Amino acid sequence: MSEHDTQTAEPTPSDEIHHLEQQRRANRDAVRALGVDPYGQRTDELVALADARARYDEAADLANQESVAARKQATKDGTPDSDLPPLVDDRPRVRIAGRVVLHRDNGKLVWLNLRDATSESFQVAVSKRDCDEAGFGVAKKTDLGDVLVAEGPLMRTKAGEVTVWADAVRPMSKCLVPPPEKRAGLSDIETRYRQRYVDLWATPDTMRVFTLRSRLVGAMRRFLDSEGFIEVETPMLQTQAGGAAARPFLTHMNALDIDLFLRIAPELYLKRLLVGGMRKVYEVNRNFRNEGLDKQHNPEFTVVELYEAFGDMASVCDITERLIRELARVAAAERGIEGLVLPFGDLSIDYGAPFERIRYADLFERELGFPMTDTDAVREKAAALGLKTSDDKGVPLDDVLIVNEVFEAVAEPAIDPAKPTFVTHYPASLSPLTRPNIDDPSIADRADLFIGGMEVGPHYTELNDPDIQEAKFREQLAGLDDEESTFRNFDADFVRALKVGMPPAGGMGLGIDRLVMLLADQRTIRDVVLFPQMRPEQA
RNA sequence: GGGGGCGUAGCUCAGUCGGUAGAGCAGUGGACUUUUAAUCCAUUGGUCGGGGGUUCGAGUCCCUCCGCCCCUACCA
Repeated sequence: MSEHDTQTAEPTPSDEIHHLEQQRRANRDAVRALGVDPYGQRTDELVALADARARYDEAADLANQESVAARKQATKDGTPDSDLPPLVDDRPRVRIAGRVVLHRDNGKLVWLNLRDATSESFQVAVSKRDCDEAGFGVAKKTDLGDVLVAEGPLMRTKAGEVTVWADAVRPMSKCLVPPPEKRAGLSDIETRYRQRYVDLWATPDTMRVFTLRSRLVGAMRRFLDSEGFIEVETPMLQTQAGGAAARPFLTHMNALDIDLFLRIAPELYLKRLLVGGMRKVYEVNRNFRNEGLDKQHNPEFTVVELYEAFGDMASVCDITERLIRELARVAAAERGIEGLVLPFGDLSIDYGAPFERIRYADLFERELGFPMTDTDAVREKAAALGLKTSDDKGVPLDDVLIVNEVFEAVAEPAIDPAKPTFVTHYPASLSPLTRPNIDDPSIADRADLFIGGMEVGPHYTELNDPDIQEAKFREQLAGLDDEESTFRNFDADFVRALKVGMPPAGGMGLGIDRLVMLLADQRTIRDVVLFPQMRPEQA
């Protein structure tokens, strides 16, 4: 074992190791035999592969080629070495790092292709003549998937490919696990989710999606900050799971010996901050809901929730529209798309045009052909569609709940998925915690944004009368079944906060995972969550 | 919860009517100093997801369990 080695491996029983891993261990030993530690050290001044390609200098490359040719010709003509014309080499040099994705060994010349997060493939040539001896040996013994650093001048090959003509190659890390097939890549969905560390390097699209996700979240923060919002962090561990109607996860805190819930929404804490005097606040963080998983639901999901004191539903709709347009701009730039029409599956969604706004009642009547106030027609339609008209215990649903069943079955799917659309003016009884419209108390000042057939997030004018809030809380609690009442109780402190006085406000929440799905053109939430929830593997 | 599909070499996949388990890539040995999925010669590699059954014989048929995917239902 090499004296350079700083990490000494525990011996592993070789009969338990797959023969392909054993072979890779043997190649690692061969590198050690060269006196090189296969697990390298800190390396400064690395250039990203995309930047390395941009640094190529055609004129310098040509000048170098001419001077090499001239010296070769002079040697052939018998010119003594001391009288040869000077070697001209102003080619830019780079030091690069990446995973080996292709390896072509031509004997005394080895071709490698490296990949990093900025480029799928960048070619490196390792020649016995021009590279140092250890580096050449490393290149010969490299396996696909190893992490290498290479250094040398940028040149263009006969075939026209910009290449680093290495004079040094150093191993940085060994890939002992055989990588996916070099061309087809990793296609097994389960492996992609379970071993995201492989998927990320082996599937360039995966790296692109998560890079884009990061850019979008960053752009969102910059946008909101520039609008005068401040970012806050409120409890994820809550003694009561409020702010939404969803089944929470339960945990226990030993120090205080109390049960705690993982939050289902930050809403009630953010509103407390408005009471405290923060005017514009937002939080980007995880919510947890103990419910089913499907293409649009992961048990933990990221939401931006935002409150604007002295605003209302319409003012936060306006913020959302400008925010999403800005994010579409970032996504378009990142994906190399001109304009603000972004593909999502078969759809082309136009983020540049003003978002549609339609009242709930108008959308209902437009799609059903009769007004939602025509309860006989509504019940008839619900029956015809085979919709639920009573609850689990057989108690008939209120008219408005049946209206909503019909609405969700017929009107909601009729929203043009290619046009971001706010549905506004919901029936008040559907949104008990929303402030009623000032002109018509049967209507709640709530707007839901739909894009690409998905519900992206609600917008509200917030209730700020503590007595009404308390009455609605109590009304809601009275209607709970046994299971729900175990995790939902009266939030007296929130009512106390409202008694201190919360300014009128608009609030909204956007599902960031769904937004990233739309802007990164991914059909399932699992493809925009790095480590989606999976059943544990058995040992 | 209900229905459907899938699971074969490290990876990507074939496998006919139930009759000795296959290919490409990767790997290994060899040749090669401008390759591009390099090429050429030789070659290793399998508990066919696990268990049980039917059969002279099971990757293939049946039962069961595990995992994943899709549809559907539930879900602020």
